[in-house]
Order: sequence, then structure tokens, then C-alpha cells
Amino acid sequence: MSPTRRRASPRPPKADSLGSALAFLRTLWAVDHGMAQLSARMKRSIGATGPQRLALRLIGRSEGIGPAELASLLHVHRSAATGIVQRLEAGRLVARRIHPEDSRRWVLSLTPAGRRIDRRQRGTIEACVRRVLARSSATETAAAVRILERLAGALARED
Amino acid sequence: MSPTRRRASPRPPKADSLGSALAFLRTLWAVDHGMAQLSARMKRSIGATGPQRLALRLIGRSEGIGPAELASLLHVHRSAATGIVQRLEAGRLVARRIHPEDSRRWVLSLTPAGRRIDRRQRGTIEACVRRVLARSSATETAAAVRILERLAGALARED
DNA sequence: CCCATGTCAGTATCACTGAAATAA
DNA sequence: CTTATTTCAGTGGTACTGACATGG
Repeated sequence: MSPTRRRASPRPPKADSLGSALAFLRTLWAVDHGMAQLSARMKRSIGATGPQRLALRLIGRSEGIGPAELASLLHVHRSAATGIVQRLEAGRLVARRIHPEDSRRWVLSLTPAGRRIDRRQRGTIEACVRRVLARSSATETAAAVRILERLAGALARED
Repeated sequence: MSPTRRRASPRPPKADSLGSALAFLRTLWAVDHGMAQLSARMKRSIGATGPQRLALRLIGRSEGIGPAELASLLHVHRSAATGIVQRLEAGRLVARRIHPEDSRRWVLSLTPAGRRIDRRQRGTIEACVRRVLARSSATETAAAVRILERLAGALARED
């Protein structure tokens, strides 16, 4: 056994920071699970999961988009985007055609059914977000965005 | 005077609120995917995924806890907690014994290996959170917590 | 030859629903 | 008998790594 490590550490406020980080982490997982659960309900109620509807929203906003750009916007690997697009196509929510100038690529577009889901708001995660943002001040929202973006960056860098 | 609450604005900036909700939603998914990806890396680097390590943290903080209470703290269904505990036990990170007063229940505790992961900070999601919170003001953090908690509540209520 | 795009195979976690076994 | 705790079976979505075919 090594002796007591009494380095020149003047009692940092670690105790609180440790607990508050843990509490924040639990809240993050609560949001994460909340999105997953509403995503499962969305599949039944509107016919698309959370990531699928976000993909529909992004495709709807930028027609001409392909799987690679979609993967980038969704922050996922290309192969994950492949799966999402396949499920959307199987549900007749998205159509694809070959890119006119590069036959490796696909051009994605919404079908009428896909456009309906793109427009629909009730029962979506986005609706929850809009409702929460409407009940929050601009200052609060800006602070939350800053922290979430820092967090996304830190998570991507950590190894 | 503080006319912060002005009722019935003529035509609220819906167009913008629609776009900002979508932007916020993308940031949320970015954090979500970031946690999932670091979770996968954690499995290799420290031997426990994100949810698994959170479970270890919670068990370590309240020995005597059982699967039901753990499921509640993790905000997941009981059957999901069963799976997490099974994987932790398979990895010899958690031990279980029968509750002395109710033989339906299990009492969970950390093994030495589980305790090591409980203490370890480097390369964890919690470490990212702590670093981000350390770089943020108390006001920002409080605002983010409020919004995330509102969001978790809204997601749970939405159907 | 090198690079980009998209797909596929294999694997794993997570979570749900719903039903069952067991014990209070 | 009723309720609570836990587990199990079956299903589905997501995402990773790594490899591949194909086209620029």
C-alpha cells in the first residue's frame, strides 16, 4: 500500500463540482431517453422516428441533398445515413434519383407522404423543443445553446 | 417598470421560431450522438458504456439500491435496467445479493473493478460535462439546466 | 493510382411491449 | 387474491468498424 497522497492540493471544491456534474449528466440522459421514447411513439403516431423526421426536415429544406451531406448534418457516419435513408425509402417517404453530374451520388427528395410529415408538428420532438423555447427567455435559450454546443464539441474530442 | 410580459403580440416571429427550434433540435441530436459515440469508445477504453458507468456511479453512491430504484434514477423501463445490470454483472463490475427482508429484490453493490470505473474520470462523458461546466458561468449552467429539465418534462408528456 | 460516395456485413447497446414467475 | 419486483422473449432502431465496388 502506498502512503497517503497528500500533495500540495489546498482542498479544491471538488466535492460540489463532482456532484453537480453528475446531476447534469443525469439530466442529459433524461433528455436522451426522453427523445428515444418519444421517437418510438412517433414511429407509431406519425410514421417516422425522431432521427427519421429530422432527416425529412433536412431533406425538405435542401432538396438536392445526398446521403453524405445528410450524414454530416445528422452528425452520423455515412453507413448510418444509409440505413436511415433505406427505411425512409421503404416507407415511401423519400425518393432518390441519380445525381445528373456524378453517378456515384444520389439526390434525395420528399414524396407527398414525406412532405406531410415534414410539415406536421403535433407529437414531434421539435414541437416539444418549440414549446420549451417559447416558455424560456432569449437569454436562457442562448446560454443553453452555448453549453450544448460546447458539450457536443467536448464529446467529439474526448478519447 | 418591467414590461417583460407583453401579452398578445400581433404576429409573433413564427418563421424564426420554427427555424431556431430546428437548429436547437439539431444541436440536441448532436449531443445525443456525441454521447452515444463516446459511450462506444468508453466501452473499449474503460470497459463500460455511458449508461453502464452512470449506473455504476449511482450504485456506488447509494449501496443497497435495487434494479427498480436504479431504473427510476436512469429514467428507463425496468426491463432496460435488467439488461444493464446483467451486462455489468457479466463484466464483474457489479455483484448482487438477495435483499434481507424481501427475497423478490436484489441488492446491488460494486466489485473492486466496478469501483475503479466509478472513480475513474478520464475519457468519460462525465468528464466532458465537468470540463464544460467549468468553462461556463453559474448563470449559463443554471439556464441550461432549467431548459433541459423543461425539455425532459415536455418529452415525457408529449404523445 | 488515389480519393470520394454509397453500400453491406457483422456486431453491440439500448429500449420497448407484453407476458411470466416469484414472493410479499 | 392482489400487488410488487424482476426477468425473459421478441422486436426494432441506431450506430459503429471495416471492407467493398464503383465512379471521378
